[in-house]
Amino acid sequence: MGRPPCCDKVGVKKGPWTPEEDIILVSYIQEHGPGNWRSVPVSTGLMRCSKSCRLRWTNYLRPGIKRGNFTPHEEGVIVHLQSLLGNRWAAIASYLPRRTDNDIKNYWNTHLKKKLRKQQAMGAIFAPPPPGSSATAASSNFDHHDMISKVDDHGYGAHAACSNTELIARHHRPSPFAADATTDVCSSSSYASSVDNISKLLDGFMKSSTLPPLQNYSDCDDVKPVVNPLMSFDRMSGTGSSADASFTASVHQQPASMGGGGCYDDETKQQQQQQAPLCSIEQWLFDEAAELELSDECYSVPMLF
DNA sequence: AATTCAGACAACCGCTCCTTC
DNA sequence: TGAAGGAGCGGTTGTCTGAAT
Repeated sequence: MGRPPCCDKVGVKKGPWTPEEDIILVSYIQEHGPGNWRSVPVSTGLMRCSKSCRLRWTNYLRPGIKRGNFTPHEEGVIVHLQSLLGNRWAAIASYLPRRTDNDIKNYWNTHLKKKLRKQQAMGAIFAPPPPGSSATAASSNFDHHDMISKVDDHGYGAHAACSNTELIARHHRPSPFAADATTDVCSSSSYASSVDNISKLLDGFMKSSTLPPLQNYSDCDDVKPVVNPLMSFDRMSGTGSSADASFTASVHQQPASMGGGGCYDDETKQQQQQQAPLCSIEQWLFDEAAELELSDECYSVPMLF
C-alpha cells in the first residue's frame, strides 16, 4: 500500500533524547495528557517522530515505571506468561504494570532466553525427557522457580544456596532506577539512563501536580491481586487522550498508551471470555503471590511520584 | 595502556490492528 | 463497506559500557 511515514523523515531527529527534549515532552503531557501523539511534535516543536515521543514517554518518562533488578517473582511471571502467551510483551507487561513491554522484551532477550536455553541443555544432558513429554518451558507445568533457582550464567545450579537477590544481581548492571543507583548513575555518561536527570525533571513535574500519593505505585501493587489486569482493566481503560485530561487523571487511569494496556484491554476481555488458559494464569499468579509472601519483594525503588 | 569483544539497553522500523469518516 | 490515518506492538539494530586480553 505504501503508507506514508508517520512523520516527515526530513528533519526528524533520531538517537538518544536530551534533557531538554524530555522536559518539553513531559511538560506537554503534563498539560495535555498522553495521547494524540501525532500532534506532540507539532505542538511542542520537538523534532521527533510521534512514535518516538510515545515510546519515550511510555518506556521512560511516565511515572510509576520500575526499571532494572527484576525480582525472582517477576522473572517467574515473565517466563510463565511467555510460555503461555508467546512473545506478546504488551500482554505480559500488563501483568507487571510497573514494567514496560520494552523492558520485559529486552530482559527476556538478554537474560531469560539464555537461562532457558541452558536449562534445556542441562535437561537434555542430565534428564532427557521421554519422547512426547513436555519438559520445555512451553509446558504449562513448567517450574519457573526451579528454573530460576537452578540456572544462571555461571552456576548451573551451583548457587542453590544463593539468595535470589544475589542471583539477580549477577545478571544486572545496577539500574539507574534502583534504590542504590545514584552512584552508578554518576558514572554514566548516558543521559537516557540517568535517574538524576529524569528524577530532577519529574520532581518539578510532581510538585506542580495536585496528585496525591499514588497508591497504585507506591504500594507493592505488582504483587497484589489487583495487579492482575483482568481484574482491574476497567480502571485502566481510560484513554487519557483528551486534551483536557489532566496528567493526574491520566496517571490514575493508566491510559492505553501506558504499556499498551488499552490495546490489550479488549483483547483481554475477549480472552477472558474465550480462553480458559488465562484463568490458569491468574490462578498461578495468585498462587505465586501467596507462595512468595511477596511482602519481602516490596520494591525499595525510590518512586518518583 | 590500548585494543578487542561481548553484554545490555535505548531507540528505530515496519507491520498490524483499531478507529473514524 | 471500504479507505485512510493513527496508535500500538514486536523484531531488530545501534550505541555504550565494562571485562578480557
